[in-house]
Amino acid sequence: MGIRADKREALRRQLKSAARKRIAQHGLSSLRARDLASDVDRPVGSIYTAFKDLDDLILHVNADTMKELGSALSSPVENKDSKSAITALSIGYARFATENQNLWAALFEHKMPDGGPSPAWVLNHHSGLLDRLVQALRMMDPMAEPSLLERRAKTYFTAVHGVVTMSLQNRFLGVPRESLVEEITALVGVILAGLDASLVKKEQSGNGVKN
Amino acid sequence: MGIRADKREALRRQLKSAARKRIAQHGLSSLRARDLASDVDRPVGSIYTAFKDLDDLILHVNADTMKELGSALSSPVENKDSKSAITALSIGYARFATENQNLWAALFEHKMPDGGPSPAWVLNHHSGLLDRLVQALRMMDPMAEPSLLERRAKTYFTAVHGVVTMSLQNRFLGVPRESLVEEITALVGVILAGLDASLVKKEQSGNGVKN
DNA sequence: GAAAATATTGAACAGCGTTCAGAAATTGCA
DNA sequence: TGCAATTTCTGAACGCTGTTCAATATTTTC
Repeated sequence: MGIRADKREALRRQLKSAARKRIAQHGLSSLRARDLASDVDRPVGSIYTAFKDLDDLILHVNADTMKELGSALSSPVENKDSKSAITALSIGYARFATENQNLWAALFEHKMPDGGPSPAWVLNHHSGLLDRLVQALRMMDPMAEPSLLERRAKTYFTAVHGVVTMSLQNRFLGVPRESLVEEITALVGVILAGLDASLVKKEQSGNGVKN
Repeated sequence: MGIRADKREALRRQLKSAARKRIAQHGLSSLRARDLASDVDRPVGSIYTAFKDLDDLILHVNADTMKELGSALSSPVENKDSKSAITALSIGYARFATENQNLWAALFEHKMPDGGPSPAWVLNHHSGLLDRLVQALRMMDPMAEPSLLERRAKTYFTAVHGVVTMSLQNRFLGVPRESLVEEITALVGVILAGLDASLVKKEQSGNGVKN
């Protein structure tokens, strides 16, 4: 049918790929419309025939990054007890962030236009990060309120996220890059030990379930 | 002596105050040089007689915010056992961030020119946040390596920081604003319980010290 | 008080994302 | 196929940034 629609689709792919490369190499903040245009050898205006604006293009790049994060985290979760799953998820997150620094940082640097679906929502939708965390936490404490479990999953995830972010971005407040995985392991270990301790307490007065 | 030096100092104070007000009300990202100039009823160029550039001005606003954070955290630390001190420090941090959202966010949104002393370094210097955390952790485990203690302090601080940041900035991944203090309390509680558990283990094989 | 030294000023500049009148290409119809 | 109608593409121009610097105004010096 539309030979123009095909060209539009090709342009979208080219632009996304060029934007991804530039973000990966030099960071989101130094992405320029004119640079992208010259990357794909087209005039500036052509960007706006393929995407609403640069924000829209970045949103698409970010969606891809989120899917890749989902893949990077998908293998280790199955066939493990809850605690190993949570640890593997956390370390996997730290590793992905370290190995894809700029692309990963773009997920959070990017301010959304507003109204539209939050990239964070898409993050969970595509990576299933929070869902998997909730699932593992539920296995540790099956009687817990679902809404509380979801809230706690967010708390633990954002805690790990904070350590990762500051380690990669803040030389002084964050832990040194080379000990990031060690520190994440320690943090998650302490949290899981603490959870265990309070679950044992609960078990003593009432009935709880193990693992 | 210099009546010009006095005027320069007055202008610096006016600009800092205007910038602070604008950041507090509308966020760092909507701070404009021309707006500031008209706030203090002077031409745009005058900003550059008082400060090197806008970054420099923002650095000064941020330094004040850090000192205020330091004050907000100074009272609760003394006269408490280590665990209460750590909890109070964390909740105090979350409260300060909540009550001064935009000014606090500016501390981390602002990218520094480079070379100069990191705002994060200044943060610790003026607020003593990490130092106090290290101190409390050392009381819990006096035999621990100082360098490990400092690293763990960074880990726990950035964990709390992450929960706070995401709660205030990310509607979907962060915990709801109204349960932030509750979640910080829970997180710190679980971490402290986990630390206790591992310290008890250490005590069993070797000699440790209590509190 | 006038000349020399210094500071202030705001129009102008460079760089940004985005737009839109005119040019080019595609489509529709005889 | 030929030509008009329609659609799409293009890049100079727009509006908004932070920052500069020749011209102007002020202060200092003797």
